[in-house]
Amino acid sequence: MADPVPLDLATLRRSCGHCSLRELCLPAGIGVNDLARLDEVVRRRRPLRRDERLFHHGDALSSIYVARNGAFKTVSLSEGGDERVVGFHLPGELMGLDALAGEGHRCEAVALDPAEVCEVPVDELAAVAAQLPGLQRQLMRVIGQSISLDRDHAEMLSRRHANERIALFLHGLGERLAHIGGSALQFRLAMSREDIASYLGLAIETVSRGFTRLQDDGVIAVAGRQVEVLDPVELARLAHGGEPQQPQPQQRRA
Amino acid sequence: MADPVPLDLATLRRSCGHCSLRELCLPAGIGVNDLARLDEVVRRRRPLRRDERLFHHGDALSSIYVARNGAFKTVSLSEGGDERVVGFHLPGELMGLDALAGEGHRCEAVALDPAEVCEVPVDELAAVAAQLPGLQRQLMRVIGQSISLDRDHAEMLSRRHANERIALFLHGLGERLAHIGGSALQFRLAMSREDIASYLGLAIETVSRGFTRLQDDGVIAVAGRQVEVLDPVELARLAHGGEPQQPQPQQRRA
DNA sequence: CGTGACATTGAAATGCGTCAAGATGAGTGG
DNA sequence: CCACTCATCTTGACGCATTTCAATGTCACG
Repeated sequence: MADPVPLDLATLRRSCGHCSLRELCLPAGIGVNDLARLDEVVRRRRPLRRDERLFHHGDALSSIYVARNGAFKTVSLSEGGDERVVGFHLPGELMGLDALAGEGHRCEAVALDPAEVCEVPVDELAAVAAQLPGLQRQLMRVIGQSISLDRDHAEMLSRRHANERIALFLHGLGERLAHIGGSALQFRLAMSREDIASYLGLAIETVSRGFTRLQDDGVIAVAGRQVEVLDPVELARLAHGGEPQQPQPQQRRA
Repeated sequence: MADPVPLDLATLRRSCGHCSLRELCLPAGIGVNDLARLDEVVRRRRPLRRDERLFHHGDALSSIYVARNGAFKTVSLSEGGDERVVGFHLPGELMGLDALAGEGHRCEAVALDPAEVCEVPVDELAAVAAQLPGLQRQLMRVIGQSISLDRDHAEMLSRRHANERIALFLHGLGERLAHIGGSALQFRLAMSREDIASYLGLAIETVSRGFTRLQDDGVIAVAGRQVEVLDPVELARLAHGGEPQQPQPQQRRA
């Protein structure tokens, strides 16, 4: 495909039909003809820089957004002016759904890395979805997945012990990365310890100690934001409420 | 109820157009003609007894449900077999949306009181919504509201202090009751302390102490499940992270 | 080589969970 | 009407996990 016109090529490559996320995102299960209809509605926004905001608290709902590259966090602003992380969003995951209630956005979406998003105007999406049953169904599915992620978050937060929350966080993040074609066992955290602490409802020091503890127990190897899962089985066990394995202090001989 | 033609009258009274929730629920903003289309889809289930379940964990998605009378809780079952309350549902609020992701229901809905629900088969709802833009829009709104409630729950759980969570819980519950025409200042809790504790990620004793503390501080009067908010301003302050007012130990005679 | 943001580690204070006992209230049967 | 029981709720005392405060360490970048 040596296309002489670079713009066309770029547009083509960025269409839903050629997107690596097409099986996970809105296009999933839609025929090629209908795909063109969807493509007309989706706007590819220019890349965002780190810390750039996709929408702000109080903004009226105009579009929903799908992370395409990079990672995002959504934060809600409490009265004190401090931010509280309510979600992390990997490629293929939706942002902005809280505004569907009609009161405007209740949170802000912030790029954690250089990132790209697809912007989907809700009115146009609704109009197209009404005509394409496949799209309507898939829209409901991705909304349901977003709700599921919120539930996972709530489940994390209702765990009493800090170490369980942390294990669950790492475990869940690994699974989400695997789902989009990454490795569940080796990845880089896009978010700071502070973001993680806020997301988990813990003090930042507690998160740090939790990571250290997991490393000492031989479950993970962590260096800054780089994480490697050494014992996925044990991590899953901890994430689901199991007690730490005392008998196995790997490579820790007194 | 010595009604000569019970079925017809009952059916009429129970139609969406005559429901007291019509301005909050799916019918909101829909014309009378279109309303009939919606009515054909909605099934009114027989009343549920206390502790009766609306759907079970793992059930495939067939319908979503709207609380009509009474109150519900949704619980997720952890590995240990113990339940964790993930939400409370008042009249007009949706249940079952977590199954939209396509993996079946992740939780169970349980009636806290004698209750009634409307059952809406999702396939039929989708078909009708595709034809009625007003319904489609309103469907998105109520889904958005459901997501907002999940966010409120997560916000509660991420509060560090037990008293903040409790204050936020009572404050939010009052607002929701006011929204459906009840009193925000005087109400009866449909759920047990145990349910509240599970919902807030606290021990039951901590919830009890929190209630007592709020009563001692003159913010509420609580007797079993009956709650009266004496100082709504202070309750709101506490809910939003304010420190307890020391200088005002109301009616505290040694 | 500084400087500042971010992360880790230590020591101390405390708020919450746990265990245990007591109180309350609803339902039942004498 | 009272005595009994069971479920639910409240209260107290204690230990411990987590927060808080403070110091140190690490890395990127000017």
